[in-house]
Amino acid sequence: MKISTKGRYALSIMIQLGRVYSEGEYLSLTEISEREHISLKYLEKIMISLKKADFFLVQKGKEGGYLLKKDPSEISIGSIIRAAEEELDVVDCVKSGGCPKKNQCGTYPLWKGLSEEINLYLDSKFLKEYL
Amino acid sequence: MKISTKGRYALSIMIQLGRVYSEGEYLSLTEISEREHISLKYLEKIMISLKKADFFLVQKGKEGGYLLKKDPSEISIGSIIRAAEEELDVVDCVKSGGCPKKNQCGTYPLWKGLSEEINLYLDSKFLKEYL
DNA sequence: GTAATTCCTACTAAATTAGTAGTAAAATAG
DNA sequence: CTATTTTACTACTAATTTAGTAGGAATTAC
Repeated sequence: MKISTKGRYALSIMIQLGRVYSEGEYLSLTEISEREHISLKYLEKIMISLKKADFFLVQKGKEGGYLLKKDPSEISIGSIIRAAEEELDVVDCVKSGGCPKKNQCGTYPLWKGLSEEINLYLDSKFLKEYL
Repeated sequence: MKISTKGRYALSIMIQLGRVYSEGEYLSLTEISEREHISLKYLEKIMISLKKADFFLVQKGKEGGYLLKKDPSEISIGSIIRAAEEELDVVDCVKSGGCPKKNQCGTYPLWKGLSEEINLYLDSKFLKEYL
């Protein structure tokens, strides 16, 4: 039951972007890589997942980088971790489609409940609190 | 953020033992293996972890097996999953000893809080509810 | 046009999780 | 007392997931 380093690094990226958000300047992965001591190549890979959540304005080329679209007070930690980890459910049967036997399954409510608990907790925390 | 199959199978074992608890008879892994369609060898391995939590009375040899020491209403799901998964913390820095920088770490409270949330939830559910 | 950057595809390595195999030791029924 | 059933112990192997790297194409500011 571990959060992956991908998830933790994703949060680091978002924290760095959150810190410069008010300045309205684009921050490059090279810069984040140096500040957080994470390889540029790995950050690029993590960024692929994060971009799907539509968190950023992107500026290619020199002086380019990423800029948050929303204020850090409006970005939940849950939305970040879900984007990075792809999902935040403790068992696969919980997700849409899921297990066909879920209604007969005695432990399904347990895992469903736990997944909801985790998502609720992480959705109650916002990026701004961790800058 | 998945519960491992080891954790889920551990719960299956406990559910089977919980169902026969009141009869006071020992239930063998061979029997559980057939009822749950899990290989005997794998169950043996999972049992090594569960035994550390001191859940069972053990009877070797013919007609032997395992018998719960406590009533299923007194065995929390948290204690089962912690025994099987070894720990239930979302990051390593949370556990005793843990990361030396935890007091300077901005996200430590987040992961600590989430781990507590998960443990609290699973400790509020008891085996009896899933028999 | 050059340097800095994102974007894209494809790999490789490491670690964890899942599962198997064989045998020894204990206990009981008969 | 012996055959059988069961746990206990030790050591593997296989599969899957996670972590991390490599190289180059496209884009843009200066």
